[in-house]
Amino acid sequence: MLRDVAERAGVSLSTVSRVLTGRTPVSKSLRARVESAVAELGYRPNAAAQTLVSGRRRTVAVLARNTLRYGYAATLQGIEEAARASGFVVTIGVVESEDPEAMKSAVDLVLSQPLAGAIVVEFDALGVATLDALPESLPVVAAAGARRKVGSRPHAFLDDETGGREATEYLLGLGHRTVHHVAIPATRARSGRSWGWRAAMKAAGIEPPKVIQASYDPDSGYDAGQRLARDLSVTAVLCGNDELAIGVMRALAEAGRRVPEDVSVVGFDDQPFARMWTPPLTTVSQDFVGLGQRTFRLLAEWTATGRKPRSTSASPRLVVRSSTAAPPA
Amino acid sequence: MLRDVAERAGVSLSTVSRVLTGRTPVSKSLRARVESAVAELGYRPNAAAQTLVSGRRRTVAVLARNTLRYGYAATLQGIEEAARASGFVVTIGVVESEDPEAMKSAVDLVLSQPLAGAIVVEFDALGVATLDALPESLPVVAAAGARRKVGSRPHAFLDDETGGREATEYLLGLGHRTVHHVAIPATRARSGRSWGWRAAMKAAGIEPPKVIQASYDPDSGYDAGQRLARDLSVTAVLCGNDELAIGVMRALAEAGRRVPEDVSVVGFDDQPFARMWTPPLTTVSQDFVGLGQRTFRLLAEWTATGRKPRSTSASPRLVVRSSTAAPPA
DNA sequence: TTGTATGCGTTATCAG
DNA sequence: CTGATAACGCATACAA
Repeated sequence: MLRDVAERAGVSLSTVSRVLTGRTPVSKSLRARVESAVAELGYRPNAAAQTLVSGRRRTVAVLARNTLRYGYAATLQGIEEAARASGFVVTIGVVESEDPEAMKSAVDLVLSQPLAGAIVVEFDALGVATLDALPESLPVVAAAGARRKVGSRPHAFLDDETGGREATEYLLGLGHRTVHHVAIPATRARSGRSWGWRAAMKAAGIEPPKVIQASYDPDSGYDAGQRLARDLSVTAVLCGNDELAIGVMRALAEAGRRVPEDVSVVGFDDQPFARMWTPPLTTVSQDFVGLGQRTFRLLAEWTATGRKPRSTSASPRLVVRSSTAAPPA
Repeated sequence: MLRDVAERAGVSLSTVSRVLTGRTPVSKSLRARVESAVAELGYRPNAAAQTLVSGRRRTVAVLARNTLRYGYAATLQGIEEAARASGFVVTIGVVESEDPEAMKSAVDLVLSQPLAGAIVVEFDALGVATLDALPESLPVVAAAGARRKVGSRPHAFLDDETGGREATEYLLGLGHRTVHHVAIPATRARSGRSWGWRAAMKAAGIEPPKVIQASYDPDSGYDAGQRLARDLSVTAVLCGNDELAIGVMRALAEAGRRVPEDVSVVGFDDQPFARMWTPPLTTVSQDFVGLGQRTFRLLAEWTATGRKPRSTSASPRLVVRSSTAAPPA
């Protein structure tokens, strides 16, 4: 293919390669001839050949448990934006199962390509396991929800422990005697939003009530909401994400408990629809797109300099809307 | 790398290649030796080299305007699932701008890899343009919202024109004199959900009121809802998607118009949260994940048989919940 | 059944 | 500055 261009331009094959790569100087006249030949033929370099000979890799893999849920999808978008801006292509590999065999085959599939590096979306326990399944030889960074120990792989994170703490403190500051918590599955013990909630409760000298474990989906929040509705001592609920919060609110509404008059509800993530909810949802806003961009930059820095970059952090922000109020008298 | 395995197993390079590809018979004993050598060395074939020499491609590109919004993200998930099951990797290329230069560079970036084919998510006008920007030499299929003319590229579609028609007929059947429509940007003139709404209105002998053009987001639905709330003759609204519907409902609620007592609202897509809305949203359910799977299979069939497959269709389904009722007396 | 040799499309090294 | 030419890692046609 390169040869066709060379023939058409009447130059050698290496001259064409030079004007294309642009590293070595080429005379103006030859450059022009080559460029027009390229345009006329609609020539596109064969990336497989380029990678094979130069070792240059322009693909990064994103390993995630999911690509549809808001946090995951938004992070992926951020990664893709940043990658595209730097001339990188992103491939996705969904890891669905904790089963070592299944995980290995999913990981092997994306690793079978020539990769510049990989990004793991570590929003859940499966992400942690995925990270451990990746070879040390590959540059790997993680987009994480919570702070990690040092010494491991570089990661960009959202400090959702702080988010959980601030939301709880806000609720307590409103006068609630206690705050109940409906939790998404934990990424890791002793970290994350649930841990922040617990820390705030302890700091206020309140024994945290039993956590209601849920999944990520509205239905699961609905179930939790039904249990919560039966207990009239519940006046404030912190939910692990916005989907859970809307399920909780629906169950509360059906049980005749008003939000926020009887019960205050706080979500997590600030999905686009949260502000449109009835009532508009108080929630902890997290910049997932920004997280994705930061994560990619971490990887880009690593591959460019050859040195492991330092992890970066960003803080979520409590957005107060109308689903929270002082407890009933 | 293959050579290392060959040395370790004490066989020739081609024998290793043969047991790995599995097409040519190899004696049991040698096969065993090679396999253990592969395992010990943790050998992974270099996909760039494989592709270069064999022309075999295991990557499909997904070109889409967006990867975050529900319909797009769910379609992408379906594609990825199906691709992974078939041993294909998917790379994503977001096409953000209609500007020919920008589009070309986005397309060129993903096309610079060795691709088995490409899938265009044609849910908007940008998708149509992207489809046109792709070379004829590459197998390309589309995941589309609406029926397309024959003769073009194969596509899997969701018949949202029928969905729009049925939703409108349902509203009319409830006794509403007319149905207003808040539209998402059109993919193409004379097709899609908006066109279905128009067709149902005409069929019922009703002059369709002026369409309220919106974008995809709740905010835009909110603006539309404010306009609609001022017009007391409005009793039924069909929205181009669920986000728009929730914006419309919020504006209606703030204006003191009750749903469904005063105004009926119908959404489109049936996002996970639609059933949890206050009131639960009547909407047209679309199987985006299934669409993605079907689209990938179209492409897989094409690359396997070498023959262009025939387009496939699926029908959306109206899900009646509590945001619709007969008009006020 | 196994080994040897060739070439896939590029980049990079080496002379000119 | 420009042109031959040697890899890159692998699959396969051909020879043994």
